[in-house]
Amino acid sequence: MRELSREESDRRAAAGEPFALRYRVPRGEGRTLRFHDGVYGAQSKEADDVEDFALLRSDGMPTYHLASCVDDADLRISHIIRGQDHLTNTFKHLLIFEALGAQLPQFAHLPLLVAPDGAKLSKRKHGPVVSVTTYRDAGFLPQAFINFLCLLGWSPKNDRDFLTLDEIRDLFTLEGVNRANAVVNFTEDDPFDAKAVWLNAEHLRALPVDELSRLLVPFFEQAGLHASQEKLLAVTPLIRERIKLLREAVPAADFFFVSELAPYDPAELIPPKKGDPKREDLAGDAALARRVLETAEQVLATTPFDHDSLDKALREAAASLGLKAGPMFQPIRVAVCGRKNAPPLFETMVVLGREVCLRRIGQAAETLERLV
RNA sequence: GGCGCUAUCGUCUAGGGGUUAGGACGUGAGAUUCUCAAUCUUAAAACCCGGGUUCGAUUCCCGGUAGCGCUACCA
Repeated sequence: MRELSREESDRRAAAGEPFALRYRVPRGEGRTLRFHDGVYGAQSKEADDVEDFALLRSDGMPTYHLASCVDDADLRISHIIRGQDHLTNTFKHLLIFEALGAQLPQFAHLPLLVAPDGAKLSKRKHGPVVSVTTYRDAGFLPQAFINFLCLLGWSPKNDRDFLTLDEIRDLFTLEGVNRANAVVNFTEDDPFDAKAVWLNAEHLRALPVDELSRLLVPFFEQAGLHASQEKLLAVTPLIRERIKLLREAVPAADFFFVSELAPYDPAELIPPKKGDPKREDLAGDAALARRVLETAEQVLATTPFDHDSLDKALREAAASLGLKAGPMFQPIRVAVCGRKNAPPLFETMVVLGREVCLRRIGQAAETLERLV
């Protein structure tokens, strides 16, 4: 109903008929709309191919197109940088800026981030993936996540991936931005792109220890563990290489901060025999583990509690038992940490302190006694 | 349907008329090691298809195909 007469239009409006206000796009004039996009280069579209778009809804509210252009014109925005899904909308915006008599800003459109199935990322379908709080709560560093995002659709072209904010600022150009959509890799069970996680680990390790330990505080608090700043400072270097996300520090280091170790499988105290690790006689090995722990108790009671002394004393003890380091250290590690995988033993024991180590080893030895 | 944008390893990308098509993540193997990590070495892995242009195209051009976007009184 493009050609309603003025009278007819006024009459209907006066009669209370609802109407939307549209932009009357010039037709049949052979006009070509053009602009230069900072990323996509020269863009053009025939005005005849642009539909008469709404400016005001029937309730009088402006549409996005009108509101954003008026706002941008009002604020004298110099650059409009947004998602590529607005690339074709830009022709409408050109018309609005023109009608406003406003100076045209620079436009640049960025490729879209899409899901592994190619669909554009949306709040509705990919809630947690598009929410920054998801990344913050998991313990992504802002600079790491920005680093990751910048690499989606842009490259420093120097074979480097780990970039600081300053480096990105120096190297980034709109012209260097890719024009194809980029896939963010995530799955049902893993919402994080592996490269984002890797970059986060890199940035984590680039942080000074005291800064990293400060960042860790809230994660321990949230887990209900009381981690003093001082102790956390000592623990941080031990877990720094072992975590990729800040929140992983809690499961990696909780045993430093609990008074009683969570129950663990006593079988882990027993070092595996070479050959068949499962089916050897447990009792014999349990006895061996007990001997290791008892020896360790004696050694630890008298050895100065620093890394080198512990290292030397425990290795000597191993030799005297005719054991290699592996089978010697496993029972101690499990007794002290409550798990098989943990930071290096001597550093760990130093942080825990003699008293705690002896108590935990004693408990483990008792457990084994009952087992045998 | 119309209009627009895009197309290199699984993913992010570099490159560009003649290359062993490079890097990174991830994956496999090995080294190191008190476990786990970290680290190092190493392997597998890509130019969408068809026509041109050219001595020669993955690269340039055209077409196709596919994907995405816009086509709302959503933003």
